[in-house]
Amino acid sequence: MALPFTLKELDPSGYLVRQGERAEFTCVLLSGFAYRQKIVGDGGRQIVALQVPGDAVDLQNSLLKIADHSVQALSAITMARIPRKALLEIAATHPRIAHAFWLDTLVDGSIAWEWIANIGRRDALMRLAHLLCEIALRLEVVGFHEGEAHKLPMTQEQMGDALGLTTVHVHRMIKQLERSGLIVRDKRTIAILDEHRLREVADFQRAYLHLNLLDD
Amino acid sequence: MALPFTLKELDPSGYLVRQGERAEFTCVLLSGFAYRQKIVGDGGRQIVALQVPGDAVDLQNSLLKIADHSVQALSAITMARIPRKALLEIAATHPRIAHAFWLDTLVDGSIAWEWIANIGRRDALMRLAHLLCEIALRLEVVGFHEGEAHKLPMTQEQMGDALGLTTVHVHRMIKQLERSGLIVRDKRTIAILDEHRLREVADFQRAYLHLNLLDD
DNA sequence: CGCTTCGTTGAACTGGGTCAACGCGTGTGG
DNA sequence: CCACACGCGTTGACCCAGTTCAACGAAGCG
Repeated sequence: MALPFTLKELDPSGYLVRQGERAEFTCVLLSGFAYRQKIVGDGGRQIVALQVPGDAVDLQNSLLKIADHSVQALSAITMARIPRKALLEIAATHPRIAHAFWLDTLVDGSIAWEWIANIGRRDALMRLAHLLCEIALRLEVVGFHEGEAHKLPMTQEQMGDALGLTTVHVHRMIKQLERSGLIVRDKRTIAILDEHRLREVADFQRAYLHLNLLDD
Repeated sequence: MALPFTLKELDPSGYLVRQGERAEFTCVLLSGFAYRQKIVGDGGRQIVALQVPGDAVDLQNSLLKIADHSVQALSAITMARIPRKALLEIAATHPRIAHAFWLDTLVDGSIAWEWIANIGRRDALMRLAHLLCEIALRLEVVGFHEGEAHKLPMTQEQMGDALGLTTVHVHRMIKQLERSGLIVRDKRTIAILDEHRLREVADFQRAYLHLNLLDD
């Protein structure tokens, strides 16, 4: 809290970081959701990470000179922007804070590795189930209580881009999960009915989220 | 160099870190190659990262209590094992070293995100070409000169597990690259003939490797 | 109240997987 | 020193999960 910051709001699909820009600020998400995406040569889009409230979304790019990907708002968001310099300064003078930044980055990496395994080696149904499990758990951790842990405003297209699938196929998998009684849908929100069975379908092991870091 | 360490050698497919174990040491690869892998529910394997000489292979797991994946030797390797405690100690007392560890972790994460995009949104030919480009460049950076930058002893099965493909299809793609004159093979090694065209095929942009960190 | 964005659905298609067999080199034990 | 086994590469035929294309529907918004 001692750091200087400015508050900023953003509409859905507004840019927190734009690919190719030099990031002068690190953003901390206060409310709302965001995603990181990469555009590949043929115009295809891949979402490589999701950010929930409390995440520091640009420890990454602010250290690495030029951003090699973009971060966009998924919903309307509010964020605190901290000058890159102040952040590096405090990391350099407060080892425990530096350690915390490092851990945060480490967990992001661990999640990315799980996503690689998810996309590379699981079929569409498992992938989708896995994503839903991850989202639900991460939202719970940051204080959404269980029942509403599914209000992440993602379109089927965005889910597809996160899972390496097409919209059409995401839709079919959603319906299949629904038919199996694992989820229910209401308009554009998904709620998990049977978290235990969903995790079995998804082959979901929560270890990779490293939620137990605090009790170290 | 002031840190205490013990040297250790390992044969191909020996474990540097075993999933589920508590890592008491961080390893620095001195020679040889290694890979990180995850096993998914149905027994499938996904290689989520490659490590080349000079890499600190377990900054990750040594901070995060229990390893959520394994690291295995790809070739015969030698490594220095540094006690976890000594490493954290030096990070806590030397901000510039802590900063370097953080950066190293950040780059690992950046590479993982590129892999997600590669597996999620590129077809088999591009994926393979991309992997070859990354390997060649990373090996060059750590001092293998260009001609021999391809002696990574990976089997086609391992490439498949890194790319989310099967052995059979990796083989077909290798042959296709060969027919196009982009690579040549001699027994079990691959050499890049036309790096420029290969990068075009691969949609390879080196930014994600963040090789320019040193000139900051 | 029309436009736009997203969801829904079916039919046809294909990239990559599966299966199964064979080939080649290397190491090993008799 | 040879026979055999084992690991890896190679190849073809067939198959299927997921894509593509195309059309329509439903909700939100200005």
